[in-house]
Amino acid sequence: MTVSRVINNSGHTSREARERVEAAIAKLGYVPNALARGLRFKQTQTIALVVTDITNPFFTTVARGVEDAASEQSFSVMFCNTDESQGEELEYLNVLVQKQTDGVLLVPASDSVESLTFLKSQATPVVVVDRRVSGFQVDTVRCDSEQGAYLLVRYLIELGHRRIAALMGPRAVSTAIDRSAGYQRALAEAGLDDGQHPVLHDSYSQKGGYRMAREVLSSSQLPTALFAGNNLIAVGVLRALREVGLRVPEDISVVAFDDIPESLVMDQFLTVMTQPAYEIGRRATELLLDRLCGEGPADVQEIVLPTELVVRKSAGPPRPLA
Amino acid sequence: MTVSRVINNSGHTSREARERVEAAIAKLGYVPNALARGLRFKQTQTIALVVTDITNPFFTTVARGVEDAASEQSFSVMFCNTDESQGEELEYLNVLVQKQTDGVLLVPASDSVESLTFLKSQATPVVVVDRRVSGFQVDTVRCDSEQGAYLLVRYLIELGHRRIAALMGPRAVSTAIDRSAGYQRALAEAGLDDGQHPVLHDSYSQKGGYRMAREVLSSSQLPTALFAGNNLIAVGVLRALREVGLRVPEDISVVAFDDIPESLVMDQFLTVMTQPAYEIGRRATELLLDRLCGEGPADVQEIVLPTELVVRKSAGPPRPLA
DNA sequence: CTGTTAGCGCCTTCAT
DNA sequence: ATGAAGGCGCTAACAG
Repeated sequence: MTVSRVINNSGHTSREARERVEAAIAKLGYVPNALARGLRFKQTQTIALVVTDITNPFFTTVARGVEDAASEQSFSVMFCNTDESQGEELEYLNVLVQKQTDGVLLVPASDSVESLTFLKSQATPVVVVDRRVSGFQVDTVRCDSEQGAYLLVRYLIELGHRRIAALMGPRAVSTAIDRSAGYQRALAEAGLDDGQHPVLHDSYSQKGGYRMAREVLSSSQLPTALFAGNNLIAVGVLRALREVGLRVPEDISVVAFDDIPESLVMDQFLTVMTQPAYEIGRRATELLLDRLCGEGPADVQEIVLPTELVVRKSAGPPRPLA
Repeated sequence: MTVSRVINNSGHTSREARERVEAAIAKLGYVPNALARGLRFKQTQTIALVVTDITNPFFTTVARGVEDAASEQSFSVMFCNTDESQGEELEYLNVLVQKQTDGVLLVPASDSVESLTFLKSQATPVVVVDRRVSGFQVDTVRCDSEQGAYLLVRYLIELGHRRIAALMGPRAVSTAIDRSAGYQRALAEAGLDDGQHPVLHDSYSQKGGYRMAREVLSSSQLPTALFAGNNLIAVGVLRALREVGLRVPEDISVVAFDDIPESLVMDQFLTVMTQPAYEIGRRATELLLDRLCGEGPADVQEIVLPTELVVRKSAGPPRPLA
């Protein structure tokens, strides 16, 4: 029809016809069907963000960056929560492929290659966000967890701490692995790697942090500082410490990866290694959309954004032994 | 084709044919095209959640409830941030209609009827979430902001406060209107409505709260208590108070609508009127999906969920005059 | 400048 | 039990 030409401003149409069509469109409230269009073009102008839990403010902020960058280029975003489950992740990816999602931003639930091979087999572009996947060449946007943790723990060591516990996220998740590695490196460099330093793993949640803190506190030899694997863990840790009556930083120091958004907390108390969450979302989306247009660099990109040490009040020199 | 029958388990197929098809599917990694299916059935199994800002933990939690309820019934969810802009809202709704979204969960940016009439003209089911829209019969899931505010302010009055400032969200937003009304009712009931009580409006954000608090603090006659219109406002308020050196609750009391998720904050300090955010998302989604199946009650539903007063540490008796 | 044809991938209907 | 036809709404390519 001439209608199509009018709507897309393509080809030539007489003024008279164009006006008649526009009038009809207005009168009928006609809205073009993007499904049919997508069917023809094999392009839906939709991408997906698959995260483990949108409730974590880090991912919320990433999501906001994604949404902003996507809508700038007229893309819509679908959100999926996997709850760190590889099974859920695969199920979502399947649905997304069925729905002809143009591309996926994936925070992988585990270090498995399965999801990525599936997407590859379906020719669906992916950008991996926040985490690494070993044994697979994919575009990735993340921070350097190893280096960040290293610097954070070195900061503790410089304050004088000699016994530091690491309260990390799930053992299978790359960020937890890398942060542990950075922690170990800092210890080793200071000649403190006696194999006695407690490294615990639990979920990236307030509850996980609470449980790990309680466990560390029940051990015979208390550390003078705790390194929390992320923001939620830190909150659980602080709660446990308060329950036991330990003051921070007087009795024990605490540092963490990931900040808590300043809009949510009245006193910025925690000393942290922040990641530019919004920027991560933005950059990942821009890279993905570049890929969709066939633009962008030819080779696989591994974009590593800088972290930043933000010194606040939760860490100080170790308490002198009584 | 027979293929379709196999995939949908419909009609009769011989075992032999079925097996041959299944083998081919596995070998080719075939995934059915939901676009084409949607085109035929006029059903995409996708709904949308349009909020003002996913970064606000209240909406994040709502979103989580939505996602969980939707995926239970095999629906996917698209997310859109309007930033309280009616224009953005309409633009998103247009895109959503184009994409044949089956239904919309809408947190209206303003009290305008425009978005709802548009959706109605397109026969797209909506459930309004969190806010009211006047002059339009729509399914709604929200809390009673008026009553919640009334109880919260009454609590302050019972503590002995006689001069209470209200630091509210945008003047055009129903929750801000209702919370102001509840505040006024509590004052009136206590015979305190002398028209002198400060009621300010700004954005539902930490910055807005900060600005309003600074303004109130610069007035000649200080209130003894502040009522913050939501959680983010409360954070800004507390920050402003701290800056000025006022202690809470010793020097001044603060209460707020909306909690901050306990996973994010180490000391639950703020006395608040909480809303069951997750439940709001869940119920709204269930209602919407019922509508889509043609189930559910015939008449327009207005589901009002209970709020709960959570007394913590940020409010106490007014400070005796020096 | 405008209309026709054809096909994107699916499924309902009807025939075989 | 299976295949063929046709149409959901759209547009590229080709008539007219």
